[in-house]
Amino acid sequence: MSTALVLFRQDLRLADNPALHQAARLGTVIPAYVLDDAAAGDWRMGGASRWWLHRSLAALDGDLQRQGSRLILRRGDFVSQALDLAKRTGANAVFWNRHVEPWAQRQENTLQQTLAERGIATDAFNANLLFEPGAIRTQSGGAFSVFTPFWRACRAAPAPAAPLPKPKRLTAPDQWPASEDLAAWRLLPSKTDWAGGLRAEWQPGESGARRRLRHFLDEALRGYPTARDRPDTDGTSRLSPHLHFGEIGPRQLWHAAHSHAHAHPAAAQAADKFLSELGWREFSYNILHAHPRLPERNLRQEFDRFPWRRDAAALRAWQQGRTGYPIVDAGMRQLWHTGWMHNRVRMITASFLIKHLLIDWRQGQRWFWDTLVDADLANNAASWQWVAGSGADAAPYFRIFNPVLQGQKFDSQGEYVARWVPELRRLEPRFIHAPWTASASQLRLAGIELGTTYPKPMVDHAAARSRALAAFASLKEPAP
DNA sequence: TTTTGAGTTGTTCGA
DNA sequence: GTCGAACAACTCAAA
Repeated sequence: MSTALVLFRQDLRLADNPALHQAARLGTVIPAYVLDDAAAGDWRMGGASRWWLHRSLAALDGDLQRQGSRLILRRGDFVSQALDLAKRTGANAVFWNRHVEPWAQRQENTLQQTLAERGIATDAFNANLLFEPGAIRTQSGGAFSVFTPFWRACRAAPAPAAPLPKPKRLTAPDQWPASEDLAAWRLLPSKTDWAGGLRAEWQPGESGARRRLRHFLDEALRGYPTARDRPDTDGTSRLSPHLHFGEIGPRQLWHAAHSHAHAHPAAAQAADKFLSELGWREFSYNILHAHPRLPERNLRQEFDRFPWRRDAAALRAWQQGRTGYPIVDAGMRQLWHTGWMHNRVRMITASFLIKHLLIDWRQGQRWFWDTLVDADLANNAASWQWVAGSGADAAPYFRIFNPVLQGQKFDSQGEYVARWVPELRRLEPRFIHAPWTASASQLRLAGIELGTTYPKPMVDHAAARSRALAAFASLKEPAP
């Protein structure tokens, strides 16, 4: 019989958890989570993520207790906390599922070496990705930087293993090591309670993730290819925060989608589309693995010369949803209120910050990092660079979203705007995405006074568009 | 080595 | 109102 310490990382679940599965198979299990803010440096979890983490750890502890176990909590240096726990419990093995962000990989390498020197067995597994970063390569052995061939190669590779079951029982030690108190970590908002909208929207934890998946498969998968683009409908999976924290794993989604498609052949194409979105997640991790500085540095170096504007007031207006463009403001307010923003609207708001306001994508990335419950280093960095045009397989410079057209196309009745920008609720749908085009009497009738109850557009679209095109054109001029 | 086909998510303009 | 072309080449990945 062995005693194994299981270090939970971004895998806060019991099912399809290879590290936990291995430990349970071998003997006594000590489940633990170490919060190491210092190691994450600039990328320590933001406010919304910390709220989620609290809830998810509480849920995991509850799930473990139902198996006769529990979760030990520690804060501080990951390696020394793990060593201390191993020593106190007499563990002869330490298992974990890899956390593949660059800073976490350095941490795990150190831990692995340190434990090996002390004669403690270690094993690290993949639970977070369908294909581990670097596993899928071009024929010449390089990293893919275009999505389509990358995903084609993924699908040609051997399919990800079937998900592991939840361990039937977890053997507890005779004595538990001391655990810290989750409440004392102060992950929840302290001064003002801004999490009301998050509580209403989300159920963090493995059972919440399963419920969300079941709901998605039953209700939304069939219409996914087109409905996913509409912020006015519930057409996306909303699994991103659950995936980020590992409350559900990509292998589970892969197999769930495949077996759903098998049972409902009409949904096969939709299942493929859904899986390709998982493919984008894989792609982002693959890029981050090949370019660890992705969150800080333009992938395309000519963007180092981009004439970004420093404009704190404009950044603030964007963050607070006061740009005067309803679809942009609706998205930013949905983000602030619920910790999540619809994917289509993420593109529109990001494009607006970068191209209409010419504000550095890193400023937007930072705001999303702090406010998203699904804030994910790889996805966030790769997606912001994609919108900016500085990234892999990036949007062409001339793709500048027109926030009015985007609103009219994907929120045609203005329901999304009406929900998140209630001061425009009484405006007719044909004006709701461009209130300044409504007549004075229509505005009065809707109770709107532009510039007072709702802002006038902070920039003119046509002018901002030509300014952005000029800024992008300047990248092609020879360096000074 | 060279060649070839292709590349998530758009907008505007003019016929 | 609808449709096709222009917008800029450039780089990737494979043959």
